[in-house]
Amino acid sequence: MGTIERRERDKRKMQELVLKAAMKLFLKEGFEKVTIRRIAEEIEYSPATIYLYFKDKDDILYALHEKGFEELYSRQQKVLPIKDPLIRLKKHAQAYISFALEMREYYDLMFIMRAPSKKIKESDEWSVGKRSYELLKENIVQCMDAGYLVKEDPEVVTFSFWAHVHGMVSLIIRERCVMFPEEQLENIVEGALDYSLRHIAIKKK
Amino acid sequence: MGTIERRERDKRKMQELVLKAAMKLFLKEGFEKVTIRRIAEEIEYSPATIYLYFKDKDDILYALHEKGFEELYSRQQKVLPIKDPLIRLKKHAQAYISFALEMREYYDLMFIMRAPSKKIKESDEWSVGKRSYELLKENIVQCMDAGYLVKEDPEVVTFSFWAHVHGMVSLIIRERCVMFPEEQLENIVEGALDYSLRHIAIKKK
Amino acid sequence: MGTIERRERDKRKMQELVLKAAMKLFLKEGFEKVTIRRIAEEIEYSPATIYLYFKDKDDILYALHEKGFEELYSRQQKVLPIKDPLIRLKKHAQAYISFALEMREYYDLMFIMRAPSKKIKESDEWSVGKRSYELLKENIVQCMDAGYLVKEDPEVVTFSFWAHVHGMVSLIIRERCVMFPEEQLENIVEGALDYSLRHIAIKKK
Amino acid sequence: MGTIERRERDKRKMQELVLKAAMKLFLKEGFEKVTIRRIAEEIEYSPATIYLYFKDKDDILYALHEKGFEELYSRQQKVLPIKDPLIRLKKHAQAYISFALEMREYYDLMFIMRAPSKKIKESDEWSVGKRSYELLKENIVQCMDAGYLVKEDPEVVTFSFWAHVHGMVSLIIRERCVMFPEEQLENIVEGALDYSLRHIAIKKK
DNA sequence: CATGAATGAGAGTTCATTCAT
DNA sequence: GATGAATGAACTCTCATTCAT
Repeated sequence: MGTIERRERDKRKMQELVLKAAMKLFLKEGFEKVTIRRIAEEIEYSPATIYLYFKDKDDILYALHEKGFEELYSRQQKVLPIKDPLIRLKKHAQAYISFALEMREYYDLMFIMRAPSKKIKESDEWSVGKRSYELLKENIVQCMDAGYLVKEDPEVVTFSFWAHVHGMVSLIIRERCVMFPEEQLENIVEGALDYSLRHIAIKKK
Repeated sequence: MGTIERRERDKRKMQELVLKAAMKLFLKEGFEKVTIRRIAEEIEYSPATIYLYFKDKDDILYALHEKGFEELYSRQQKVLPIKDPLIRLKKHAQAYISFALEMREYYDLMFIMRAPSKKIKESDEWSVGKRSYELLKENIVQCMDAGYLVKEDPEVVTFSFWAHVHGMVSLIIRERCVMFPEEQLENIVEGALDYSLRHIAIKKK
Repeated sequence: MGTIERRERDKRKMQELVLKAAMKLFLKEGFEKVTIRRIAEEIEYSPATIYLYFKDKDDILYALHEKGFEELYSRQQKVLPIKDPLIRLKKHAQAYISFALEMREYYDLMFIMRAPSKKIKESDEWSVGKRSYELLKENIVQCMDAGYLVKEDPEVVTFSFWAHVHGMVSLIIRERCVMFPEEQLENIVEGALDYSLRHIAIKKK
Repeated sequence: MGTIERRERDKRKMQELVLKAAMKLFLKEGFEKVTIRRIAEEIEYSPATIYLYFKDKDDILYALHEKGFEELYSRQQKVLPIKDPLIRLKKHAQAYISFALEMREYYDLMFIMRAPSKKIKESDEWSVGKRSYELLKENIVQCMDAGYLVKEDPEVVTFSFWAHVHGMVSLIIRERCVMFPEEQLENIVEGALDYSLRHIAIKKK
């Protein structure tokens, strides 16, 4: 019988609904305004109902967090087929930036927000985050191996590179770039990324 | 009569007192622990008294925010005397980083926190922030003029540079660097800054 | 047709199942942990199902209460064959004490708990409790008749005797004997019972 | 100035008010119904107000508990002047019984209720309870010394005696004496106490 | 017969804020 | 000018119970 499957699907749908509502509130009003009650209101259910689908508030945050890393990782994967490691590195960065700017609430939760969930903190959050970090590091090492980048401590270079893109997107997400007109922002980011890569990369003759 | 002036002075003193207490709590216990009651306790007045000097909690956060930028600006000033613009740029970055890591909660409020205060958002916050930004831009332009940096759109380069350091400190402040051991963090940041400057700067013969 | 009877039997079986589960929780985790949900989990049915066999939680408590008196009564029965009424009285008391200390939560529900159930209060609860009380009274009267106890108002003596044992076990159950080390408690109770009987009983020459 | 004193008095009055309301609810509806909200309603204040006078719910329970022991102890004191230890013992018991039956809610909280307060449990509750227990033990030892009671382990005798009176009053308080008409209860208790003392005491010629 | 889904009511607690004094 | 006293609104979470399926 398909009843069990249907139920499973319904359950997932409801969880999805809750997560979407939570994200909406996140985006619209900031973390502190994401309360069980408000989520409930948003989806027009009672607060108690939410506890049928999530153990507690932490569980919701954790689920969102995981979804975010899943999405990021899947976007990173799409870049892997590119052969040339330098081009790949650039696409890699662009994929990261698009993810951050398209799914701001997720990026916020994953990399900016003060960890609001015990579960996130306890679960070595990096079983899931490190995967993404390692992918970047590999890319950078390959660039070094291919002679595109000077060989230096890969940990330092990876961190530096990551910090650079993170810095850009997080300033935008948290609205600290009011000195630039909104519509130019993407260009500036693109320009900054270019600039950075151009100088880091070894000029081959 | 000097009574009005005295009153003015007294008022300022009290405001200062409140802000100092708020700052202390901010730095010591983090944003969430800054409550009106706690501030009141700290200065040994009643909560109600605080409302004689500040309209509401938002008002206090706004003032703190301004003080933060004051502090940052003053630290930037100390670097200005350095003649060589490239060395100055490095010191400039280091000053920024020290500020961020020494006064994390402040930095957080200024550059990371989702504006907890309507007033910050409304007031074009950058009358105060832009000053600091301009100082950095000037430094960079001077580096270009002196032939240390390739001449490119200074806006882009400044943003890029700023984003790089901001990225590093904000990842640290918001604890996203669990993959590095705590005690190595400062070295890695220093290394990354070095790395970045080394490659951006033109190698003079 | 026997269908009706079969249904009747099935119903009883299910009720029994619920009560057993409730009792288990009662004994293992105490009154507060007995929730409809937990009972349902225990018997691997849904909470809603329980309402097919019991009107409400009160109904369950009432039934448990009755079962408790059943158990006590059956333990009392086992003492009846003893011929000598004084020895029987002592065994009677010991049976009561064992019941109370072995099935503390039951005893609690029956004799200590502020009736958590309207039904217990409403139903003249003593149709079931009185049976046990009468058994004790009879035993005491027989002691008087046999010259073991001074003839006095049997109601008073019975109450006094009952109160004495009840006092001891209820102080223990509700943890008011912290001044005695746990492991000595049983000895002290035994001693107190002895002491009491020794003095109440007439010394025959 | 008397302002400080007045404030002190007002504060005490309010605490008293809260405690009285809590007791009223206790008596009327049982422990589970004593909630901060209900207390607030009872005294026509907001729930938050209560937290101005008591740290938390535990604090209220603890205060009540202490008051109860204070009262009991003070009643015990009044009996001390009686010279003859046996007469004193009887009066002692009567004082205990009166306290229990006149201030049932207090007695309940002190000796029957399942300790609902961490503070009570943690604070070795017996710094305050033991005082009363010791007074009884002394009385009993004096009876032994005076030849009124057989010399036996005073701990056992004291416990036995205490349990006896506790048993009687707790059966009454928790309404397990429905077999006796209300108005006879006091007589029966008196009778049982008499009976018990008469047999325990050594008949002097 | 059985239940998944849902909920209203209520628990303790905290906070920014107000206002009469 | 300062404050003690008070509160409304919110928070997370749990429970007994109902009802359409």
